[in-house]
Parts: sequence; C-alpha cells; structure tokens
Amino acid sequence: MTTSPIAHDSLVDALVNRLRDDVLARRYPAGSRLPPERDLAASYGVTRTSLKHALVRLAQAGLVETRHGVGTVVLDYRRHGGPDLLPMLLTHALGDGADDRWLTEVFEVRQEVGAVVAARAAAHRSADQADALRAQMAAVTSARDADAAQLAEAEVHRMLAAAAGNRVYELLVNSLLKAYLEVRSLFRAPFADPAVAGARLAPLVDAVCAGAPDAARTAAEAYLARTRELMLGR
Amino acid sequence: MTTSPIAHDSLVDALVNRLRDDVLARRYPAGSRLPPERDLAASYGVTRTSLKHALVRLAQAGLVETRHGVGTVVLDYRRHGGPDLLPMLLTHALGDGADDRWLTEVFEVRQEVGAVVAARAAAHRSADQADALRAQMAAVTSARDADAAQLAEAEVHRMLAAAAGNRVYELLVNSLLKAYLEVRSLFRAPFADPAVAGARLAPLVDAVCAGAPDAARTAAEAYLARTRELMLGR
DNA sequence: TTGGATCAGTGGCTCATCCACTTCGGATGA
DNA sequence: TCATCCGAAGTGGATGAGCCACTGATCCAA
Repeated sequence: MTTSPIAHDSLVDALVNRLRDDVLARRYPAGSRLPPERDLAASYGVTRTSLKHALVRLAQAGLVETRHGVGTVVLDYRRHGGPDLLPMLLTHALGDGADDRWLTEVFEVRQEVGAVVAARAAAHRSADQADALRAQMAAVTSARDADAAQLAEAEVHRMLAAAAGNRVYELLVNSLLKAYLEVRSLFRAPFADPAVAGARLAPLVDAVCAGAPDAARTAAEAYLARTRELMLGR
Repeated sequence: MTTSPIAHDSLVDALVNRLRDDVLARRYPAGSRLPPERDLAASYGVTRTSLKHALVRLAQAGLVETRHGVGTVVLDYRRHGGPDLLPMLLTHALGDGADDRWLTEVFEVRQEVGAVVAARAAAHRSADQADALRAQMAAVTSARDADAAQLAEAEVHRMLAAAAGNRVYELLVNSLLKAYLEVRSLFRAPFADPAVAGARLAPLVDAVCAGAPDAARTAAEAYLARTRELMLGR
C-alpha cells in the first residue's frame, strides 16, 4: 500500500484556500480592492503576518497584486494567471463552482500537447532514454495496485517530456500532471488495473522507442482520449 | 508615452532573486537541505519573517519544499516546477548562468503551441472575436512606437488564445508572454517598427478571421519563426 | 524486539511597533 | 484664479522577540 501522506493544511494553506475561493467566486471582483490587510486579518481571526503570507502566494499565482501604499487589487486571472493556477482552479471548480468545463479543457490541452510531445520524443529520444522508457513501462504493468500504476504512469509521461528534448515541455507537463492529481484526490476516480493501463500505454511507448513521430502522435492521441473518457466517465 | 513602471525591487524581491540564483546555481543542490531559517536570515542580514516570505514564494514556484519540524529542502525544478518558473529561469540563464538554450526552448514551444492555438482559433472564433481581432490588428500597425506595438501585439496573442475556446491555452500563453517580457527587459532587444510588425502578423490574423485552420497554423508557424529570428538574432 | 518518553532542532504563528509609500485635500503664494 | 506645495491619513513593508507545534534521534524500560 502506498501510505497516504495526510493532508494537514496549515493555517496559511487554509487562508489561501479561503481567499482563493472568495476571489474566484467574485466575492471580490477583478479590479476591485481587497480590504486593508489589518481588517482582513482581523475578519479571518489571524495575524497580519499570516494573512500576508497567504496574499504573497495569491500574488505569486497571479490572482492579486499588492502595491505599497495603495492596497491589494484583484487581477483577472485569465489575463495574469499561469498554468500553475490550474490546481487551484480545479479545486474551486469541482467544489462549489461546479464548472466542469475546466476539467474538459485541461484534458483537451493535455491531449493536444501530449501529441506534440510524443512526436518530438520519437524524433529526439536517445537510445538510453528508449531503454529507460521501456523499463518504466514494465514498472507500470507490474505495479501492485492502481495507485502504484498511476504513479508509474505519470513517470512515463515525465520521461516522454524529457525525451522531447525541451525542458519547457517538462515544466508544462508538470503543471498538467499536478492538475490531474488534484482532480484525482478530489474525485477518488476509479482507475483501471495496472495490466489494462499498461496495455493502453504500450503502443505509445513502442512508437516513441521506435522513433516513429507520426505513429507516436497518433498513439498519444488515442491513449489520451481514452484516459479522458475513463476519468471523465464519458 | 507609456509610463515606465519603475523596477523598485522590494527586500523580499531581492531575497527571492538571491535565493533563486543560489538554488539554480546549485549552491544548494537539489535534494539538499537549506540552512535553518534563523541562520539563513542572519546570513542575509534580514528578519526571519522576511526570509520566510521569500521561501514561501520559492516553494510556490516549486523550487523548494518546506516541512514543519524538518526544514526546507531543495527540489528538482525539472520535476516539480511549472511554466511559471520560466521568468525566473530566464533571468538566471541570461545572467551569470549563460544557458541560452532556455531561450531557444521557450521559442520552440511558443512556436508549436502557437500553431495549435491558431488552428483552434480559426476553427472556434466567433464573429465578434474576429471583429475584435481585426480591430486590435489595426492598433498594432498604427502604434506610435515599438513599445506600443509590442504591447498591442501581445494583446493579439491573448485574443487568439481566447478565441481558441480553451482557457488553459490562455493561461499557457500568459506564462510564455511573461517570459518574453522578461527577456525583453533584460535584453532591451530591438523591435521592428509597428508597420513591419503588423505586416508580419497580418496573414495570421486574416487566416484566423477567415476560419481557415490549416492556413492559420501555417501562418502562425511562419510568424513565430520570424519573431524568433528577430529576437534571437539568428 | 518493541513501545514509550524525552530532548534538541526546526518551522509555524503571534504580537507590538515602527518605517515607507501613495493619495488627496487644503493652505499657500504668484 | 490657478498652480504648487505640504502634510495628514491610510495602506503595505519590515522588524525582532517570543512562544508553540512538529519531527527525528536516542535511550530506556517492558
């Protein structure tokens, strides 16, 4: 069994979640100013220092902007946010927001980007990378349970991104995978057993190892479409 | 004139930069533990509170991970970082690191993702979006100077992403544009005058407005390849 | 061998206080 | 009348001391 790490939200984690929801739910609309830190801290029953830590994180995510002497204004995340916002957005969307289009859109991008990455990986992978990929593929099929298979599967995706020979794709895939994990922990979605997951993934890995970009692209599209169906249940 | 925003790094901004460089330069290798916050703060001559704010930002970016009772460990950004790291990475790479491959890789992704977005935009754009796109296009060519043209051009890219009908692409383009701006402010790279920039961009906008996905993809590839040549000087 | 207690080291969080920046309106002087 | 200056109010930035909570290692007792 994979030991579940226990969530254990710290105070500022909770604060971040709360503020994030308030912002995304338009309680504080884009362009408006948040209440002064002192007031906000008081209303949440925390110190200004802790509140500030939370605000720093929201600012880093591109949800708000704080200016000395002026205040903290809410930004339009569609203009200022990056893919690192996805976990936050999905958490919110699957919570009360009930905007499952986000889910669809993440999978859509995953599919299109995944196809590009697969094609690149087939074109650029080294012999060593092909070997490592095959080894990891074996680890997927021989995983003891769905949890382990899922982890091994994610590792295959990382290796594909690495084989694509462009580190930006690695970063991008990291964000998308993080969004996946978020969904997964919220859903506790059912996953296929290791053997089946391996069978779905195998053609993709084979094509990449064989160095066939077109076949890899096609295999990736098929694989990701199937994954999407499984996770979205459609 | 566009009012220059004034850099004005705050103390924690400076701290973040310093720590980020120390981490990326492998002064603290991935997997190692940072010194205790009290020591680190003392060694940088700041309060523990300020240092903590900086660490929170690095943690949010996926560069380090802080655990209560244990310490702060350095993560491998290629495994845990997202595209939001790009500005940081470029700043570091163009500074002392001198790893211009990052620049190349960002442009490469921009080119491939841009092609996908353009094709999607052509397929999904509404009549209103086409009109707005054309209007913004006019704003590019009639910009008073290179700065204004650059801003208007970025706006076109945002609108293309919005027209693609998938908000995840918007977030992704945000990150890539932010990386661009970072490069630009570090380079003070020369930009073509508005008319020329407009001429390069026009075929792409036309194809998207005409609703021709394949033409849009081709136009986007040509446009982005040219942009890359201009900015990288090759 | 196991289980529990202890302790040192580390981050989490608070509090009180002062500094620095922005804004705006009123006083001042041409 | 108008422009300019200046200062008060309000806001975030930063400090430093202090206490609490968690982790991991060690050691002792069952």
